[in-house]
Amino acid sequence: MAATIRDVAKLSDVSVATVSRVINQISTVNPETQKRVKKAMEQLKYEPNLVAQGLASKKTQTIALILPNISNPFFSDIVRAVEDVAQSNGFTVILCNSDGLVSKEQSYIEVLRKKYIDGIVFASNTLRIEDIEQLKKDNISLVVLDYSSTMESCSIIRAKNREGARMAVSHLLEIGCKKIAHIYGPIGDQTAKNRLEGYEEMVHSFSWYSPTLLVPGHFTINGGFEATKMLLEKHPDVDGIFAGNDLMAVGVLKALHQMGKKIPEDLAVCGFDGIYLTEITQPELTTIAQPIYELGEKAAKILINKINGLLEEDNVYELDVTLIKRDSTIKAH
Amino acid sequence: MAATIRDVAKLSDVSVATVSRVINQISTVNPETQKRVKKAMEQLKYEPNLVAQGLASKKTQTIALILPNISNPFFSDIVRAVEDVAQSNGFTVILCNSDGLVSKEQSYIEVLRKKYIDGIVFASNTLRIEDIEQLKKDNISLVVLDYSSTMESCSIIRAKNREGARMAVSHLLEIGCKKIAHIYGPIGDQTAKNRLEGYEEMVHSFSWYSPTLLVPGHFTINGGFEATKMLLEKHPDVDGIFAGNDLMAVGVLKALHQMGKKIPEDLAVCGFDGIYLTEITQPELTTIAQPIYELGEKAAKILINKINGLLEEDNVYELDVTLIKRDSTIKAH
DNA sequence: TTGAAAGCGCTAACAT
DNA sequence: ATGTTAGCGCTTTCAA
Repeated sequence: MAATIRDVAKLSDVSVATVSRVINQISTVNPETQKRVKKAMEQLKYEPNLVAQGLASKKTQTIALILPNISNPFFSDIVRAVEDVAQSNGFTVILCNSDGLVSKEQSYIEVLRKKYIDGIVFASNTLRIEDIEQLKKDNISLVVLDYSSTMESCSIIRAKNREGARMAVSHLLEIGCKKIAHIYGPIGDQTAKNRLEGYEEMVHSFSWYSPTLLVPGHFTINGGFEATKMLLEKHPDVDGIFAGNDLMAVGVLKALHQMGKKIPEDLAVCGFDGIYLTEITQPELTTIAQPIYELGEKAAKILINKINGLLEEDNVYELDVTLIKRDSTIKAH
Repeated sequence: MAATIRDVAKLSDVSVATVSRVINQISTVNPETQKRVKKAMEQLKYEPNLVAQGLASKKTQTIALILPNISNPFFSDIVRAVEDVAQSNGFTVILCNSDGLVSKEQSYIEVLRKKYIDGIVFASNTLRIEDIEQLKKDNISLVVLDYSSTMESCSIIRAKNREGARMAVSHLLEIGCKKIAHIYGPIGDQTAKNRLEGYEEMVHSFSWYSPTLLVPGHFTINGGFEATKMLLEKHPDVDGIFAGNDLMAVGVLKALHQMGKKIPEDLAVCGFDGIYLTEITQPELTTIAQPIYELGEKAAKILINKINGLLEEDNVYELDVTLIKRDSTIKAH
């Protein structure tokens, strides 16, 4: 069987306590002794048992990432970032798909707690105050991603959604759109709400504005597709659509194709997120790009700092978004 | 602090062994006693500590999924499937991006072993025999996904790649293509190789066939893009392209658009995988669809069965693929 | 600087 | 059917 700390202790003729000290790089060990112990560890091919370490120390070098659905390309980039940061800091990440269901989240949090997980990156918008309190009590660190409530007592990372929405609309206006509609995400989703608000702020004073220019699209391709059909029936003269996310913008494109509309001549389209899908549509999609990888990266880094006790106050970080102009709003040539 | 097994034992006036028995549903417990224990557990809000269980039993109810890159939509569907199955069987999944690097895989496997992980779904094609042996020795179950070597002593799940390739070519021939090229994936990748072989089997006897109709595309969008440019320079009369995966097929489409080719009139395109991207391109992509979710599902189920000791011989499972005809090969109307 | 020893919370012989 | 007890492999006071 694999060597244990005791074997190492015996071979190097010190106590297990000392071996433990060199494992954990506690500085009070005599260099000579340390050398001996290290040699013994090599000889025995000793590797510390992380489960035992976890039980004794209540730290497992494991974090969890809870998100609605990994199949959404936005989230798979987030996962990649979180995993990269975790990996390079010696952490391992457990993935949890919540489907946006509180019940699923609940049961995940429960088992994560039982597993002595060190922290959670929460990228779903159904987090409840009770959960936060409970996690705090269990000494599980928490960082929330892409969430907009003014929640105290935990760090939040998100992009500038409202500002991004304004940028989108202002771009559409610049290129000459005379009547701009918005397809918005799920009500109850703060991110969707903020983007909608940004849109409204930009357009409410125009004479052409009407609340019926707002259509729900559920943040899905199909939602965007249906919304577009509905919208153009009511407002055949719309010449610009700002979709609350890229997935819906793809749906918009599909619907417009089917209706024989020319993009951007008849109608210009702008999405939000900056997922790579926007580069494979025809025409390519103009979008407000979030720094997706950086969002995940920052979340993971802050979480790990918290776990490691490097003081990090609870803060709200809002990352900048950028307008990426593509053929769905202006012909390059 | 949270209640321990000892607290429960005390409150219900039994030994910890008995409490352990009811936790683990060992049948030899008197119903009366059981009731008492359960009541005590509720009263104390007792929850078994999974880390302690893990240390004592060497089972952690955790599996790992090693894949090249979660950002690839094929893999995010796989992840979703594996996670679903794991979740509903009380397992938790650790995600590992290997980027196809043996070194990364190596270091992952090492920490997974130290964490007493129960099993691994391996969806990367760099697995080495030594690793398999080592894992077996550590009593870590293994299931390999989408891998084609005739590796003994572990279960393999994959789709019928060669057959799928033949279906693709045969479809292109049926619709009247007179000269069909193939863009293939990374050499060294067995999956890519099998698809290439399927193509060759179908075309080698045609008079128009030439090995220069084979172009590498690295399984990436950009690779497919570049390959197409190169291909059409050499063979301007190609009228059908079978891309080894959908990502490359997307690249093909982009290149053809840029060159002003009409699809499918001038050139028909067929991909492989059946990821949802194929539905958002213009035109939508004909593809050989793998049952992606089922692949992941099956892998996870088999792995968990192995872990739970339900005998499951090491087998190779080849799932069927299906041709999905779309506008990139035939106009619907 | 090092060691002894008491846990961490659970499982699993073995005994009764 | 239930209890006793020795671990699982490590961390961490406390003492020396």
